[in-house]
Amino acid sequence: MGQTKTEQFTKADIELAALAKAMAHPARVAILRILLERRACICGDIVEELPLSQSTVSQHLKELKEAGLIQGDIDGKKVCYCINEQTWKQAQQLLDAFFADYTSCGSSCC
Amino acid sequence: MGQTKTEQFTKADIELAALAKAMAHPARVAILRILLERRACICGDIVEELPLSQSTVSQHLKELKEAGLIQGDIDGKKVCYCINEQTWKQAQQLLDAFFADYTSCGSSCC
DNA sequence: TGTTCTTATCGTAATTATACGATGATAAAA
DNA sequence: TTTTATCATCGTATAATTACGATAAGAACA
Repeated sequence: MGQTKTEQFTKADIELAALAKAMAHPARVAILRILLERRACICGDIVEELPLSQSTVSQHLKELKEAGLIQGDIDGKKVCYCINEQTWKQAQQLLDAFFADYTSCGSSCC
Repeated sequence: MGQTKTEQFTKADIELAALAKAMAHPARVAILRILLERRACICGDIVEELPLSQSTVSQHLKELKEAGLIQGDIDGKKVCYCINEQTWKQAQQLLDAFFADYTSCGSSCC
């Protein structure tokens, strides 16, 4: 997207933005939800759950993997995806801390 | 980004993705953090805190406003920004519920 | 009224994202 | 070995994002 000035921001802000970016597409949210619901690894029939081609889904999986939210391990000729527990909990904490930082400014406000 | 197939997904997934998208840029995270830290409305000198031009910051503010995360009210010739309490808490709940849905798949996993 | 200050919007260029089909790569089955 | 199945990657077209300067819009002040 045009020039990017990412390096000019705080490490924390960049990290949070990267996490948000990984979740910034309905397909990726849907993938995460599928993996959450099945509570186990699921081999590639994620493609059949989504209205996208195999190559497109593979790209989304790659982005989620690069963000660390999921992991994929080879199992024969299939690939086993699941939520990456550690990163997931880190992300949870990160977001939780960010949103919890809010305190109402009450009536002295807009 | 090329074709978009947003309408083919669940309402919940689209909503969460939209929220994530609003936070998917360091500048917007930084803006939110500024508004959080000051614990009050802040009239427009957000621009001076960021390494971006006034027009670019205004664009980011617009996106955050459209996502509902912030609100801006006119105060004389300045504009007063602050976190939108209601939407903020909704977003918090949405994310919290999503991330809390995880249960470890233990050793029967990848 | 005219000027100044503040913010939003317009127009535009560069870069990234999204999506698909086609092709590779690898492992299991025939 | 050949075939089949599964998944990743490449190449490419289209659309969205990001960023900026320039300009418009509005309120406050002279």
